[in-house]
Amino acid sequence: MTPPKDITIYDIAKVLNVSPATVSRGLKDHPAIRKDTKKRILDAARKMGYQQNTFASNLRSKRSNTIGVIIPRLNSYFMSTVIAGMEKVANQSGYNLIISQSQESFKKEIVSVNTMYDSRVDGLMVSLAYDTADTDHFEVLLKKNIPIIFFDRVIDHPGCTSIVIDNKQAGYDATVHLLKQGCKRIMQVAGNLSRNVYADRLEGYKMALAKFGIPFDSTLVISNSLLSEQGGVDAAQLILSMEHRPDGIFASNDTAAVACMRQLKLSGIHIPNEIAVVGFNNDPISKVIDPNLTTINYPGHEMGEVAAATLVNKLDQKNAPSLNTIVLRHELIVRESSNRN
Amino acid sequence: MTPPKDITIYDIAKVLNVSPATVSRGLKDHPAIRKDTKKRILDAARKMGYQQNTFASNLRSKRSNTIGVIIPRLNSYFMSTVIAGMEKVANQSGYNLIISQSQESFKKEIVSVNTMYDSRVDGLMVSLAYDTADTDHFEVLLKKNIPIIFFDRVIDHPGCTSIVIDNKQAGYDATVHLLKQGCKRIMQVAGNLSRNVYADRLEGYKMALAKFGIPFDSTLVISNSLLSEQGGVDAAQLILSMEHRPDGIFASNDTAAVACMRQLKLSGIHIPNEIAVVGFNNDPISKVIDPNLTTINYPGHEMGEVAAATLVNKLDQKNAPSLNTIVLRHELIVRESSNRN
DNA sequence: TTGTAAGCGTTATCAG
DNA sequence: CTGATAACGCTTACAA
Repeated sequence: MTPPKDITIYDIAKVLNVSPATVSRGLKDHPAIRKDTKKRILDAARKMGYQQNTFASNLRSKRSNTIGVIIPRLNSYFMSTVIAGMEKVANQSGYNLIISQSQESFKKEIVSVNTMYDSRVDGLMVSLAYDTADTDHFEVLLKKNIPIIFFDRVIDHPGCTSIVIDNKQAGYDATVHLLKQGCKRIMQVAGNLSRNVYADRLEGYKMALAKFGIPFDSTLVISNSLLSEQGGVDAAQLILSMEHRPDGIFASNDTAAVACMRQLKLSGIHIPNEIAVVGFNNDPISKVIDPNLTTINYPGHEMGEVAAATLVNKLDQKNAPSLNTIVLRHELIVRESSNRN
Repeated sequence: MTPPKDITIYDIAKVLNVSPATVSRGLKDHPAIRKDTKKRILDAARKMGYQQNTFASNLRSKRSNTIGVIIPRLNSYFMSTVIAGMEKVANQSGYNLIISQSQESFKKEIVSVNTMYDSRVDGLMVSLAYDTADTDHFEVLLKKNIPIIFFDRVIDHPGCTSIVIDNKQAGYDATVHLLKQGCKRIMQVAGNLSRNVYADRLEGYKMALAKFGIPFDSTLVISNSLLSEQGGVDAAQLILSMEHRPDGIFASNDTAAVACMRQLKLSGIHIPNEIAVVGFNNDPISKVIDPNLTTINYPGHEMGEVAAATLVNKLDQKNAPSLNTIVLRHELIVRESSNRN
């Protein structure tokens, strides 16, 4: 049994005794079309079960109405809220999203970019993989004037807008908070320092120490951690093995902070009295761990909305002014893991 | 500045002095083509920076090499592992995934299905929204012989394969475990009972009670909970307000179980001694909450792989036998939240 | 093994 | 405001 043939604008044209061109216009919001013929066309289309053929349309118009999204991983609360925000804005504006995960790998990111290119996305939104080393793979798109927006893990590139929070300030806020709780030796569990987010958070940490006149001690920084559960456990084990243990931890994400806390608790360390802990992201687990984790609220949904809105704007009005960087507001949320009062 | 024109197979053909048809064949793995001409074509294509135009290709061949995925929400560990599994298999087989969230809404699910239809997906994988009431919206696809696979939250439909775990057995296992720990009054926090997963888990719960000769008490079932954090909190509040409190809880997901535990702990209830708790899904938070949550392991990654493999198989060999249901293995993971030994 | 030529369904241009 | 016509870039009978 073969499926019945698709209805095309020719079929509608024949029925209504107009030309296919008119049908095409009626289906869109073409300015030069009489209201009643448009209505007739729309009615007939509905009645006949017409579905537009996007391939033909895209082929002809050279637009896909599709926006690509490349992210390291989907499995964090932060990322899923970002995606939800993007979907909302994109769909409202008539764009579809296609999502690809780089799995934190530079190589896979390159593949993803090429897939997006092949799919002829109208624009791209990217948060970089853990070990992305350069931006050459984006050039194919940029050469064709396909706009790219970076968000969260960004890289400075002329002509591309970045959406971020002030990670330096956030790192500063987190560290100052710990210092004000009386911490003198604060460990910083950082990620790959070639990623802006982790480098900046560390930078903010250093600024806070300087402000409080505490000398920076590089043995208190764990860099290039994957900030995974394992990363948190490793950090805890390192701490437990230290002669002179830290009295505070600022971890660059909640996953690592929580895993670290669990491990420390298992060894009988009291949080926050012996070691106070601050995480980053305001992931739901931060409210599950006992004691609840102090963290930095990261506005994921808003970041998704802003990124998509910025891109759609660029797409719809080519003359839109190209901002370099948009900074969203973050917020320190103090909970029991660091509160010694 | 206008971007340079795209390279087409005509350009390559001209350069190599062959016909466009030959180029087209060379680019694919057409059987009737000389090895060396194929190599020449491939080389030229690479050198000239050729990118195939998928729109034209899809328009002509009436295939999109795209698989649609519709899920309630992206923001759970379970769903992100499912998606990862699907992506892996799909990409290996040369398919792209386009993902859409119904946000647990029947209405949005209908919109998503239509979007997928418009995008001319070759096949669809669906986990139903919370309040999906019928399957009429899928008929457009089925009428065109576009295969649909249901997973997790499924519905019986002739011709469609479902991928599930044995939720009845899992509910039975969870409840029996609680009973063996000495629980006599077990509360069941269930979801919408028109969704197979929740109805079946409740059914298993009832079977276990029957097996142990304990009469079913409908006041101990909270149905139509959203199984969200709020749902867990609500359940806890209900319990606290009860004269004759339950001594065990079987919640149909970990989110609700964890939120419920937190609330109960705040009121000084000891877990597991006063109330033992079992969740469902083996979400990472189950290992963060104190005491660690007993739960049912749900093989998300595998479910994604199997769903995609089944669909790809159907797509690639139209004659593939159509299985009705594939059942994956689950597992009870006993942790401290229910362990009274 | 390769070439020819006819579409796939739409939209843009130009003319009326 | 509408119609005729020519692409868009590719695949695929069919012919050579």
